[in-house]
Amino acid sequence: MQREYLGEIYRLERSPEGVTTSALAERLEVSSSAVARMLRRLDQLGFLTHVPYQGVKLSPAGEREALRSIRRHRLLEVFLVKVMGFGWDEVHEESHGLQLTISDAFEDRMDALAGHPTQCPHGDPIPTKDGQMAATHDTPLGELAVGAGAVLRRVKTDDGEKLRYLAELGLVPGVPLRVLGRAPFNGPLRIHANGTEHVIGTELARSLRVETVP
Amino acid sequence: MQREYLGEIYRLERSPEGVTTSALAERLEVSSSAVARMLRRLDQLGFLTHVPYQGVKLSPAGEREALRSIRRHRLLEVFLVKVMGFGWDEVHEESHGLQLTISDAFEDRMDALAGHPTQCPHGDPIPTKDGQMAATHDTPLGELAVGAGAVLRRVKTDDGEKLRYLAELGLVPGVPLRVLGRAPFNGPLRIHANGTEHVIGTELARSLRVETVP
DNA sequence: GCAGAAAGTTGACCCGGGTAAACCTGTGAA
DNA sequence: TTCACAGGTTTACCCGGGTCAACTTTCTGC
Repeated sequence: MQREYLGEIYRLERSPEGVTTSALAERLEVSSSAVARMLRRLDQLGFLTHVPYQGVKLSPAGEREALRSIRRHRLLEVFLVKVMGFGWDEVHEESHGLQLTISDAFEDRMDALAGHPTQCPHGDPIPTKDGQMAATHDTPLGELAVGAGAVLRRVKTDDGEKLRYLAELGLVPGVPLRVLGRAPFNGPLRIHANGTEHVIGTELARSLRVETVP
Repeated sequence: MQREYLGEIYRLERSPEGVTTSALAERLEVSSSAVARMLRRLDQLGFLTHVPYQGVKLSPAGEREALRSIRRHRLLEVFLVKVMGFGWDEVHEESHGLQLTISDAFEDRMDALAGHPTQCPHGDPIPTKDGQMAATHDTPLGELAVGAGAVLRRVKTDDGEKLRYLAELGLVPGVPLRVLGRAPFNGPLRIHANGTEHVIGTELARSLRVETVP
């Protein structure tokens, strides 16, 4: 339970959103009062420092637990997709509960059955067992110059609708694409991928991160 | 949570042990005070009738929920053995936690991936989705006449030691065997199975149930 | 038939949910 | 510069389900 909070705090610390009570509450699908109280406990336990109304900072112990939680969560997602046959739009929710009850042995079996994956279905890196997480070198799709080629690396959303739509278009991590054009005033992007042209609205574009190819 | 209690009550109702607070506490790995309180709640909710210090009787609603719990539990055990590669001695514990958090969709996937099994790894029948459980027609190994042939049907123990030992001997559900002899005064049995002779002590024999072959 | 043991129940407390209400704090207007 | 207020944050109190300790009831062996 606590570990799941720590994992989410870790992710928010590295996101533009920042670690706020309400962001945590939303991600964990829990009331913000539950979050506030848990923050106090995690502080007392030495996993983080929490200054009420100000902010949160993970301690080294907190980061260690966070990475364990993230590994578990992402392994579960890969396992659910590759072994159990779930869609990548369903796994976030499904992992949420399972994360709480699987044993370390179960985690290891999942890892093996999924072929020791290094990335989750959405392209995020999976921390190693000893807590090392590969750095990511991708940029938002929106920053790509017109004409530039790139490879889709990560899809940063938990929204099932968006994920189903992207899967339909074949826009999944690893797919090469090229920017054909961009409408003015932050308008939609036209991109080429999988042999077709697609129009991507700004909202959708924000959740796509790419790595440029030389 | 409640459903898990109901499942265990159902099983105890059909076992010589009977439904006692302490038996439930042991099976569910929970204190007996937790059981006592839960029995009161389940009574209030109409899943059973509980007369303090006397006993427990499941209501029809209680049985329905119990069968759902048992199906889930046994499907999990098969899934863990056949798909995840766990030993049959490990799955009871592993299922215990997982049972609480898997979704109905997960249950259906397990069912499919395990090939729609009708029995758990220990030979117990798996209730169907609409709550029908096949009857069992097996008898204790100890009641078999010397010289009689039979097929091992169920292994009724959760003890990992015993299960590992039995697996070593190849004594798993479905294996044919023959009683070669029995030492007097409830002494150990000599049986023939898998091309070898084995000596089975009374304690072990008590957890083996067989179906005689004509 | 009764004393002591064993089994069952209740009570006080902890953890982690929820809602409602009180509490900061940063901002825009006077 | 100050003040009011809106929104995010925290507290207060309830619930379910866990523990341990104390108490009651039932069983058992003499």
